[in-house]
Amino acid sequence: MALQIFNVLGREKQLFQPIEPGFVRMYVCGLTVYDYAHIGHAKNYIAFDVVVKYLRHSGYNVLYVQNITDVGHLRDDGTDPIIKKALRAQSAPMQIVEMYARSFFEDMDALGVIRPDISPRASAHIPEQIKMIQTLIRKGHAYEVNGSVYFDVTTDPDYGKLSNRRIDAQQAGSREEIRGEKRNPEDFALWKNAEPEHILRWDSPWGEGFPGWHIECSAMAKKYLGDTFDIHGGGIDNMFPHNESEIAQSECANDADYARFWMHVGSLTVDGMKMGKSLGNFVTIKDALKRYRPEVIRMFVQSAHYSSPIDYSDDAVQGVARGHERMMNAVRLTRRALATAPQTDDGNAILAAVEKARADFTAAMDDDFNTPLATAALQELTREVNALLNSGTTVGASVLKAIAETYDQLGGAVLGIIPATDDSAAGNASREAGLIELLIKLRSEARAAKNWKESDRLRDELAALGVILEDRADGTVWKVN
RNA sequence: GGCGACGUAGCCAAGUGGUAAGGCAUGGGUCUGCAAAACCCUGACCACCGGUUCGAAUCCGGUCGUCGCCUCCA
Repeated sequence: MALQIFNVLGREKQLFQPIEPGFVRMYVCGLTVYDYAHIGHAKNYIAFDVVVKYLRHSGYNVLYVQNITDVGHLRDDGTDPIIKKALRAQSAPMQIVEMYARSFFEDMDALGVIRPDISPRASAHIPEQIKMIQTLIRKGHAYEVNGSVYFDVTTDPDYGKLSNRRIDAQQAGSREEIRGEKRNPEDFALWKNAEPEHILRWDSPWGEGFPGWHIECSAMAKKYLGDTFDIHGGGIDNMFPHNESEIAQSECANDADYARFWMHVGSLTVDGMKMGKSLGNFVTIKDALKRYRPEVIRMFVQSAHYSSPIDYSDDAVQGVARGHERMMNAVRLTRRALATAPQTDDGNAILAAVEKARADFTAAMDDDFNTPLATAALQELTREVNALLNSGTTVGASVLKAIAETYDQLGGAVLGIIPATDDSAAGNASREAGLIELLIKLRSEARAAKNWKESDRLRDELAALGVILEDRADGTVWKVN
């Protein structure tokens, strides 16, 4: 079975085939860097991280571009949040941009989100944007008024094809207060004349100003991916007006299709409500990472399909954490057993389950990146693996290797929910591990002498330090929590 | 008002025509010095009404409810 992707453009699942065989060009709208990234951003970028990783796992070469918006993304009151923050902090706008851009990458690194191949900044691509705007003016799709340039939506009969929002002819040119200096209320800015207090400004053929938010993505996507590319992603809240306007600008300027597949990620709410500073339910990625390990956060946001909304709550994440722990126990058992396993294929009956898990996983991911179903395949495998490795029977190295590789490749490299190494993995020669092993040995001696008081004390005190012991038939194992 | 999404067991959630995956929680069991872990068993006829069909959670119409966007937002 081949990869199917739900294309928002057309609202149907379509067979995915890149323009150039084997090579995927992909653009995802990046963050506007004026504050710390929150778990809603985490959901979005983890989703595309998995898309990129699965495409690569499937053999595609992927060129992944994700921009950084550092200018032009105005709020509804017309202010630029970056400038606002800079004035408050008495620093330069680009200091603010740098600080939060770095923070964003730190967060993504911590979450195991692979960095894009190119992270272009809007402010570094002003010439490209100006050029594109000039093309739009020349072709009659844009007009200049008082140093600002607007896109005339009535010149693009396709405007609205992504969001299904068609321009209402009745509305066009109606009320002066909505329209302002624009020809139509729906027209959007390509370039804005800078008021004196607007400190982020550049020279342009229309005077000093700054670019509109939408043109940035169009210009950067064109520069790095060409006029037409394979996948464009973003949060569903960007569908209108941002993505719709990108399409209009690019297709009118380039006389070519823009992105062939559009993917939108569902929003994340916190305790049933939209995240907001004023609501006091704003959860940054840094906050979440203090509470949960990154793999758990990843598994949580992948517990629903990427296009669905999801609600973040401690109860929900905790439930996922328990399931994750069960899977990790199986992974640890496998890795530990592998270190001392005989070179046989004992226990190879489980290979059928391994193969089934791999097939189910692939089928699920091929069906529009169905991560909940793909995860279920690994969980079913986990049940089999736990049953086998707790049964006391000998399992050969080749069998254990097949299991370990399945976890590493599918759960690790693709979903990012299984770390490549674990503190308690066999072969860890660190001093801390050695000390823990020593204490376990002392406790084992106490247990052999049926000195339960002493053995329980050692276990309890280790637990207080975050080291959890489990007594198994073949010895005591440990893990950190 | 316009555009769109959703409503599946206590909770999360997959499933778009053929008698409901998976996870968490609950209860019972096995194992264990105890604990922990693990495994086994344990649960829903899919918001409601009507229609299409041999057959629908799945298609169509309607009702109720929740949410997103339309204005900055991933």
